[in-house]
Amino acid sequence: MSKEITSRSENYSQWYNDIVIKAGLADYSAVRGCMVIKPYGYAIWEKMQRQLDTMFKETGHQNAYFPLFVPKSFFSREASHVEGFAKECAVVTHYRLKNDPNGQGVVVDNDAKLEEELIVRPTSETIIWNTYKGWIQSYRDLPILINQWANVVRWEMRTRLFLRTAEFLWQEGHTAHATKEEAIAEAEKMIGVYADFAQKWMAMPVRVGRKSESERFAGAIDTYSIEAMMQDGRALQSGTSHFLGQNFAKAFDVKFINRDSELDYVWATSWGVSTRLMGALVMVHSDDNGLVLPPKLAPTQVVFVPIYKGADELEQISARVAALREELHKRGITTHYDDRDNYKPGFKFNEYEMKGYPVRVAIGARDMQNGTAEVARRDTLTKQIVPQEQLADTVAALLDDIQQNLFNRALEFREQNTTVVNSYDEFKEVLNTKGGFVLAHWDGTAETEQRIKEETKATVRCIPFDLEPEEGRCIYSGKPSKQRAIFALAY
RNA sequence: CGGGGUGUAGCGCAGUCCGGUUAGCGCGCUACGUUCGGGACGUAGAAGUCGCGAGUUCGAAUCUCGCCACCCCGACCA
Repeated sequence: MSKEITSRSENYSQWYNDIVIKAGLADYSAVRGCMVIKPYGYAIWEKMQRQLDTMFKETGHQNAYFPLFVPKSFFSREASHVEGFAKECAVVTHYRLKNDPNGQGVVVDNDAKLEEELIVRPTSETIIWNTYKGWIQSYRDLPILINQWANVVRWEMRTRLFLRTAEFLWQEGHTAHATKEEAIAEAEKMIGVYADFAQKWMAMPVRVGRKSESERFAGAIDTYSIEAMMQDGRALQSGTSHFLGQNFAKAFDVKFINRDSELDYVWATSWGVSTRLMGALVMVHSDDNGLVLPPKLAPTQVVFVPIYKGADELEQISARVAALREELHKRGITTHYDDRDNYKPGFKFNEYEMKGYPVRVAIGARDMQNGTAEVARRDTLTKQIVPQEQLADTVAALLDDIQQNLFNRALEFREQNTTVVNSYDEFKEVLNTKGGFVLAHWDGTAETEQRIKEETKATVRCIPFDLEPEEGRCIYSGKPSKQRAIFALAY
């Protein structure tokens, strides 16, 4: 199998697929639209999971688990919710197979038809709110701050590895509150947690903001999102947090006695990030040599490659490497020693570049004589010769530097590809030539957004929180506008 | 769901138009040897219901019909 990958500029989608498959993150499976996450890809997901879980616990949340199946009747209680998901649901109708009486194989046993069909959850609001009904009677039972790690199924027409698969892994937070203010604060807090995670751990800059009405979650009053820019200038919605108001409480009749002894409906939020973040990680940092991982999420941060002639040399180098690795482990740095004898160093160099290991250390006979090592960094593909006694210090500093550099690089790219425009002509011009995020005044109506989408394919990604209010006129309708929105082509 | 394309060894492909020895090539794999500072080389070897089913024919990877699967571009999509 060739390790060659398509170049980014030639075909961005192909480049992305090549990296995901050839770096060993995931592959297509026998099931249409579903993927197999391979051990290396899963190891990265586990690191993400662990950190996110820690952040959820730090903000007072607990984990729980709810069923995969949702009775059809539950699902139809909230009108806009069902409208949003109905077209992409997998439905269980039978519970038994039998041998085909006419030949080989099995067929569905028609005698085993379910009284009520079960929907494979596309998200868990309905089953969870049906459960919360039994848990909540008084304001003293609130808030409920729960997170679930789970898989969900959305029968998408067209899928892409990690970015949109029929089944995907995610976490979904579902909280219940006594007041509107508290629920809004929770939704805002959690989008902040996601932004922190994206920027500090994934080294991926994000814009945080509010979704437009038409991009809002089905059943939400307000949706907040983090939006990242991929290297082709397209936007990727990387995490969402929803203020659900009392919609689900009303649909599932979840009432409580408040402090004033009045009966009221509970206020809700939900928030989630998925394995789509893996796709974001690939698309934001990688290059034509393969995957580039931020040190904080790399399953292995440093790989050692020996360069030797004969068993004697290898033995000496191995002993030296063992000592050096020990020093790195004491600092919490993860390492791997690749002493496979059937591959030459050059092959290994390319392989670890493809897999995105942040730092590579090569040690050969020359280094053994000089007491040095060759240290290469993945982000810039540069090399330096370092005295072995300084290796641990150098590598520790280098890992921090790579983490920071990846963030800076992605931020600079985003800034360079963010354009402020003041007319529709300018808007179209920018989208057609340079792409990226376009900041433009918009009258806030769904009609205008729809027209712009039909004419340019660009959508409102979010109305960013950190943008100062500014009087202006909608680039499309000319109506007054108080703030700019981010428009972009999106995944 | 519309348009286009592809199914031949683990992976990537040629052969199909115009039917004809034992179905090839590259990578990978196995064994041995030589190599090893940026994708090594030699020798020997293993590995295929040519997507599935029917038909035409002395003879089908190749022609005909039907089916299935996947990929790409759209439409759709927290």
